Amino acid sequence: MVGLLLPSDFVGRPGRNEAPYDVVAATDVTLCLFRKPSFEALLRDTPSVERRLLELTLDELDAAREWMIVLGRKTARERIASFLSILARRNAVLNRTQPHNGMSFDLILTREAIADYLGMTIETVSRQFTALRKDGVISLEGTRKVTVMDFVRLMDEAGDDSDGGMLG
Amino acid sequence: MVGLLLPSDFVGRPGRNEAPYDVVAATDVTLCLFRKPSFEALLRDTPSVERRLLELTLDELDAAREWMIVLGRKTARERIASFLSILARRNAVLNRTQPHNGMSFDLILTREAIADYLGMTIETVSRQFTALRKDGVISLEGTRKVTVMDFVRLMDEAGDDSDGGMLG
DNA sequence: CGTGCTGTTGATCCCGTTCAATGAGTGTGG
DNA sequence: CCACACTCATTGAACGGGATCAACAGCACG
Repeated sequence: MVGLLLPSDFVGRPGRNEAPYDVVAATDVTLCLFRKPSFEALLRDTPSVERRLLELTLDELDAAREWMIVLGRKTARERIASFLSILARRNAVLNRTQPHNGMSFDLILTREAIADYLGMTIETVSRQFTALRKDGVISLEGTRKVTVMDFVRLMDEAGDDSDGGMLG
Repeated sequence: MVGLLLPSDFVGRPGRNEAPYDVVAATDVTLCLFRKPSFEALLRDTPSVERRLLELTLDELDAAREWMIVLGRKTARERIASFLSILARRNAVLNRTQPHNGMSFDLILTREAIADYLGMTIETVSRQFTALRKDGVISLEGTRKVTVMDFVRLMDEAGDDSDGGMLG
């Protein structure tokens, strides 16, 4: 598992007929479908659209590189915290609000999918959720609904070093 | 560290003035420099160039996703083997040959940079090099020159599962 | 020489995996 | 309605791979 698509994301690859990955729906979805030939014609005829697509792709590349840091450097707890704070921020954007204490959202993914995405096992995922709950950072209703009790703390736990670690 | 640029790679981001990462030269380099305004004008006026840049970016995105699998799922030995086989293949391309037993190339990076790139410590990097040498997969001259003794074996050690692991 | 930097090797520790049991929720058939 | 099976999640115990701490080797430099 190499990515998580959320509402408004684009999927597909103009100029190539095979994709290196499958795309699997985790929930019911509504897709806006463009037929390949006409979409590619649109790109050819409308440079501004092509430029926008290049922008989006570059943003995705930035996001992918962010994620490399998560996968390469972070502990289990930091990964879960990173994952949750991404969902929280994304969710806030969709609701046109700011992330705030007490906000809650659904998890969409099973523990197995989360584990796969974060590069760890379902047991560790489960343990870290429990640990964050016990520490009062989040609370859990059932197995899929998360409430953020302390957003600042959650960001903190995600451990996005502001300094590169190179200085004394 | 989120990427490794090799000869012929493109660096920079049209349409944005700040880059989220620094680019550091590990060796002497020759750069082909485009001034931003004129390059962006070129993109505007020459859709085929813009299309090509989109292609390159999409390829980079694929590569970044490949790398997520390395960082999320592979053991120390597999990471080193993956790293070496990428360098070996890339090197073969530059020399217009196929990867073959006995081929050798320079490592460019210090142990520290390798460790950072692969998401592990310099000690583990060092141990895995030693282990691969003792197992006859590679041989080492000094600290920077690698000879591939058994390329098939090296690919094997990289552990790129051909099946997704989902079937019985 | 000594000093600094890079890399190797050894010993120990700890986080996350692995293996295993149990719980909780859901759908199926008697 | 309950027993059963099945899936998903939690929890516990033990193990092991890689990190951490530490000593040392090779090499370039003043």
